[in-house]
Amino acid sequence: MTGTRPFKHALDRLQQAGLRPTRQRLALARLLFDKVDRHITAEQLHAEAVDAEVQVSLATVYNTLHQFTDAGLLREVVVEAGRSYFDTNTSDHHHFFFEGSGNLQDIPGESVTVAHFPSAPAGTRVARVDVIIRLAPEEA
Amino acid sequence: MTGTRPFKHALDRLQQAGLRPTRQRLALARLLFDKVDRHITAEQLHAEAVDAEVQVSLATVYNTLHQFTDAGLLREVVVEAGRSYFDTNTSDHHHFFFEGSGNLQDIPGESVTVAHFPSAPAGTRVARVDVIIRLAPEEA
DNA sequence: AAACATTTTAGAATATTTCTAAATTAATTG
DNA sequence: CAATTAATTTAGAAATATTCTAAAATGTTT
Repeated sequence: MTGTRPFKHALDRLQQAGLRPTRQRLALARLLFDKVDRHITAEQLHAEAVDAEVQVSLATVYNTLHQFTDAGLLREVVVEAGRSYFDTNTSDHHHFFFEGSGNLQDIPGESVTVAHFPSAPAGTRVARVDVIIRLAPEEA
Repeated sequence: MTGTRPFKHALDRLQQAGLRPTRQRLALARLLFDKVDRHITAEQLHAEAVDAEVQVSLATVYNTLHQFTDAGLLREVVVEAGRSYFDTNTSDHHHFFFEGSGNLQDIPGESVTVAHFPSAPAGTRVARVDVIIRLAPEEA
């Protein structure tokens, strides 16, 4: 069975974000962060929670994902119309997107160089630079 | 008033794509291509058509946008969850995305260099490289 | 013009996300 | 530790964007 140790980790994250450690948030934080980096949708996370017998509504999953994103614990990745992925890797990096399967894969920030793009228009600042390398199945 | 000349242009595009020049497709092609490059949603294009007294349903606008995209006349740009933009500029280029207003602006392909990214995983080929520079309003 | 294939259409269906107001839970206070 | 207050969770409704369906209309070919 799953030990209790990982609670510490999840709890730290919540405190770092200034979010009350409620039962739902703790459980979701554990599902999200006690594993290797991942890209997950709200529906998927909700299914995982139900699977782990964590009682949480889909609305709370959405709320929590957005709170975590605002707090910088997650990053929202948009690659397909009508579906948001939440990335537990918040470091500077980019993505491969497999158009066939809809899967995402991280590319470390150092592996891609985006050089000399125009400076941000007046009144704006660059919030982020997203590089998405879209992959299609190889032709025969 | 609008002349009849532009029909030629739109018609050429349809033929080039192997699409029957129906009334709706012609009208939409004119709205899309007889102007400077643009980024438009299905709803927006439908509104423009209604405005121009072109009788066309929203379903047809969606069908047509996808047919044009498949034919390479348009390019779909996904930057926000739950909303697709269609870009009449199909040449190699990238985008500024203004998070405040939701506006898109082209960046010529030559203005950005994406250097030495990992090669495509086995069995895949790079369909496209999207660079999205997300802009936030400047802080005070 | 008749026959056939393609396209268009309205409206229903689906999918994802957000909203709402009531119920619950966590934190604070006495 | 009970009472009070504030934050959170919830189910379900609502909103939003898109796709589907099957019938009607249109375009093409013969």
